[in-house]
Amino acid sequence: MIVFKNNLKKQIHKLLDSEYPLGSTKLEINYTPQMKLGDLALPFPFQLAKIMHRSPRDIAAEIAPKLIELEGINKVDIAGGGFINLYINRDKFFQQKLQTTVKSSLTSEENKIIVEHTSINPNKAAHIGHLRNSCLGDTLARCLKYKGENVEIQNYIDDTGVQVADIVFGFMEIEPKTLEEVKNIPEKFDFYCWDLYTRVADYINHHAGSKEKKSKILKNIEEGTGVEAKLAQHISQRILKAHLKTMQRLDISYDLQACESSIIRLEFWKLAFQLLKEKKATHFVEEGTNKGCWVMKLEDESQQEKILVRSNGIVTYVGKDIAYQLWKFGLLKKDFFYKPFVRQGKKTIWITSSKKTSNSPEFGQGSRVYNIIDIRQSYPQKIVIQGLRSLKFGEQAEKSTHFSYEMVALSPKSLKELDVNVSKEDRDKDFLEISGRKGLGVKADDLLDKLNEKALFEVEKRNPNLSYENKRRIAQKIACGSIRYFMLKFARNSIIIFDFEDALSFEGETGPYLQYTFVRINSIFRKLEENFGFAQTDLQSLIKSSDIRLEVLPDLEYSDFWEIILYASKLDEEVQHSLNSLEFLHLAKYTFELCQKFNAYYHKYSILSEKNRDIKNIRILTIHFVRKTLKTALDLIGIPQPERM
RNA sequence: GCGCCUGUAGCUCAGUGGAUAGAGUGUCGGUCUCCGGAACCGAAGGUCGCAGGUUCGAAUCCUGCCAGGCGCGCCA
Repeated sequence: MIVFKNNLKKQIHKLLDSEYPLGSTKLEINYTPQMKLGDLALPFPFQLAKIMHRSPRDIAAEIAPKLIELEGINKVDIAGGGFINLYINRDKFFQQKLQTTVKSSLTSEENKIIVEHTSINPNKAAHIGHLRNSCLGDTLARCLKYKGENVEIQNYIDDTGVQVADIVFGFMEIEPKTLEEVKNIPEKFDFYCWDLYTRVADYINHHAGSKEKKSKILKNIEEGTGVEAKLAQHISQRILKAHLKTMQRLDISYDLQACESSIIRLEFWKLAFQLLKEKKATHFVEEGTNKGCWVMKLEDESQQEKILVRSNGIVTYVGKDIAYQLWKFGLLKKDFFYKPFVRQGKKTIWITSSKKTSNSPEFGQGSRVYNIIDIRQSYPQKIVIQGLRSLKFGEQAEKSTHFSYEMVALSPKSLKELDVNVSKEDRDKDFLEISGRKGLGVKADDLLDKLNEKALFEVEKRNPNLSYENKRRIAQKIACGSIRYFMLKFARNSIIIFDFEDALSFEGETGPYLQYTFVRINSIFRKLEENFGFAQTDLQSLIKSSDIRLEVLPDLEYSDFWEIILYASKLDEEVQHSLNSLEFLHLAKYTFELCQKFNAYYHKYSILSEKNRDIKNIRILTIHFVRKTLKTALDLIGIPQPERM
């Protein structure tokens, strides 16, 4: 549709530019609110009215007849206060849509795009809040790839931070366990740590000297020394592997795991710091509350100072993040080393290393960067981007996007089902923030297990004859689709108040509804082959034949046919729209609505039992086009397509 | 205190300055001698938080107010 509209715009300019000041309008092409008003609407007479001091309706009436020459347009109308509405030549449009094989009409703009998502602290199991991040990030990456971009997906691992120190503390002081004993803990290790982590904060508060012990642990982890560093390394890598497995269940993968420990060992900060000093983006504070610190002035009106290096010489989180962001753009004159971390089928996921390695692919050097990080980190993210600007990397600052989203919280009802202790003041709230520290949260694997179980039950009910293996595989796909749609259907700024009943539903606006629709379409093609011997080759020759005469369709069916074809043609626009606004609910809801339209069509028009050959062929081509579009859309939002369900 | 965000149907949420504000869910009533009922059709349900303003046109933009949430650390 993008190509079609662009072509129209060009033609309109050609026809009207000599007589009307179209250049000063946006020349938008919208859709009409109702099909009986035509297909496309031009609102530009309203804008011209202002310039030309005439009524919009008059202008529309004057221009409309001139537009009948537009190629691909059958009829031009004026409507409302001054809209010019266009009617598309349906036969030509349909024919053309069937025969275009180009994957997408979008064009790439960047050399390389780096998408950072997931980035879970490696000290406990992943929870549903993390899933929102991963689902959004993965969908962004899929859409960018569809657009034709070269995309690199990174997962940032803070394997030297306080959260890991907490869990190391737990193993050393609370349990206590040696490294060997920790290694011998059976699966699920990330669940084990989840429970241990909830005990740490409480323990520290009630045992004198704990804080000192913890800071010693943190210091050793950061410096890579002692048993603490060995424990931290083992724990974080093992939990990271668990996270990757969890994400694999959702068909989410990565190219690179970027570790903070590598950033520290390779002294990325030193280079970044040098750069900051050279460009006078940071200065040393001689007195006041921040005495002894290196700070960066904020550009906003607050004129506050953000500390980059503490008075004890230790760099802050924001400082490290600036260094990492510089590396992503290839602006740091230093690179990581890389080694293979895990294999997923044919794919290798790499991890950064501070020790020299050989034969590794290249990473980084992005021309554009998206950081998928929740909205509570807006402030530090703003500072990171400002850091780039202060270093005179304005272009890179422009191309650094903090892709933010609101949190996933728990409803009081879902808390009850989790059977966790909640403090008195928390109990009265409308929703409760997930807290790994408090153990308040739904673990991603637990939710996936629940969905799998439910899906398996439903599949069994409908397909008792399938093999158990097969049923399990289908259930897994349904669970995946269910979560992915759920995480996408809310706007980024909307807090998701997690409720088991909503999340476990397979009816209405859910992933399984979309999957079911797709399965239905495939089932028709399967039966066409079984009952009529109508094979793939027959479909191909039908597509190529120019013998499609839409006039055989009765009026009502003709308009139902057109509605679904026109809607299915909007996919690329929806992808573009989602990418522009970074709101993938547009694409999700579009896919859902396409399914709704198909299901309505399905109930109204039978294909297998249709006796009229011409009508039957048009219906086959219609659902073929819907299937093709739906498959692309489902792939983009990461919803797998089971063969049956 | 300062900054950002949110307020739309009973509930959960969409809505790109454009035409009669839409979905899902819940409630009520229907649809099958079946291309799969995880479906479809219909009904009821709205002061778009409140008050001004800009505009040919405002749920959408601006101002003020009310209510709620989140940020604002020599934590990450």
